[in-house]
Amino acid sequence: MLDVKLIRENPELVRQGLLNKNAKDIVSEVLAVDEERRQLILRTDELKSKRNQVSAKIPQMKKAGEDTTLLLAEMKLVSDEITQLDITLREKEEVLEEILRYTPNLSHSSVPVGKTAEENVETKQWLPEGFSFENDFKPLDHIQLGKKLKILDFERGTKISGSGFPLYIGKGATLERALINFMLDYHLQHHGYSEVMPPILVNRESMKGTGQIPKMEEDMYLIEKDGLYPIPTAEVPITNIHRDEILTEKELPVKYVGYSPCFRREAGSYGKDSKGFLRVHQFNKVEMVKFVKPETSYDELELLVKDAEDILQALKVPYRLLLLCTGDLSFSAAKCYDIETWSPAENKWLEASSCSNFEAFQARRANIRFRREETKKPEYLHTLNGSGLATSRLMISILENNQTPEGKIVVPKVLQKYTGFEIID
RNA sequence: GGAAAGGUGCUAGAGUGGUUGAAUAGGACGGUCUCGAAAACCGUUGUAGGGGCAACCUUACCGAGGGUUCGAAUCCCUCCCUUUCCGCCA
Repeated sequence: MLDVKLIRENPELVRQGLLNKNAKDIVSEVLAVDEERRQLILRTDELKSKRNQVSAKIPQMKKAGEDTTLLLAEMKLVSDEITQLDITLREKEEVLEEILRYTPNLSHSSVPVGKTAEENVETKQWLPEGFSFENDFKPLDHIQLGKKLKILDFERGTKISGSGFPLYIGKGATLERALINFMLDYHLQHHGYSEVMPPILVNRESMKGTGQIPKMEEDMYLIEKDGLYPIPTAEVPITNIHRDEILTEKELPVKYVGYSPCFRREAGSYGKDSKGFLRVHQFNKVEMVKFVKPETSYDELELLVKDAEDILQALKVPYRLLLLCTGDLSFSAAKCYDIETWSPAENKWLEASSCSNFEAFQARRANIRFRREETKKPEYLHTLNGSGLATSRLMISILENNQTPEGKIVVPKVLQKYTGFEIID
């Protein structure tokens, strides 16, 4: 959520920022409603103040034996007026809230201006030793490999639940679990995160806090009977750990890493890039979330990206880094890097991680603050999160990049102690 | 699922219609004392909105939302949550 004060004080800045993000210009509307709102507050506060004064006087008058009938009648009218004005005021506030909830975050000045994904900027490419984009043999894709080696069974997954619910079998299941454990351990041992295992069903407030609702509501599963949402990412429960809290300056940065399954309806995205693991309703992800002081958040973003990269380098998976342009940034993000891993069979890059700085956008929504020792005043902190990483897309790259001409899979060295086997055949 | 109790400030815990933003205790912070510390004593210790250059003024908030009233933490209604006991169960 954007700060109304920012809009009030820097309308042109906000206007340009929204334009860069391909978003609707709501500045004039917000300013108008905000002005009305403040006028109403002025008015009601004055009346309430009067009411409070008179109400304090009444018991004294009664004690002195004075007649209060007239005064009571008069105050009744004042109270009625307050009730009416309060209703109008609340309507204005709801309008304002509604506009702001649907308005995306502004991007950081270091983000390239652009309309679509075409204008994202590749900032880095990392290829393992001996890697080549040219193949000596025609690589099988992950679906063919999964079927041949009996490690992935998309048909039966469909039978059990529907399309987009992958079933891992045998060494495939073990490999998946190994990958999750490896990533968690790596972040814990090398990057200083604390592990969390969050609830997978969350309430509406939590979904609002991180910005999935109301804008992305259609893409979320909902268990209506209990009003609970299966999480689309562990970002939701983990960020909401500190909802409505004031942290101390000393404890920042707070860094969490957690594994969870993720559920996405992917409404309306059928057809394109939807086979196998490319687009699924349920997948596994290790997520990193940070709560940091505002002045450090962009340094923390670079570190966050590095944390994700370390995993890929350890696994020897070829990847590249994209700095998203303003138009391709997600709703809540101020700056974001995507990490894409290479799929030799698809012959293209696949997004496996997204690392974002939300600045105070989520913190304002979820009311997460910290108290500076110097000023003693509560202040919104900055939140960041990044996948570290999502397993399904990563699994595509691992399977395809480690296949032998015979169609076997060599398990990456760092995973072998987790799997207990070195080869899948 | 059945029954009961309860939700108040950083915490514990009073308060059942009128200077109560809220007693008291603990914690934290500052001070006195001390070579230093402890103890003791004194003081400070909410958040948000609005107005003002500022000192400051003002409004709201005692789980959430409604209602009664000139006036609600206190009375009434609805909802949510927590705890305990019973049942069921991984």
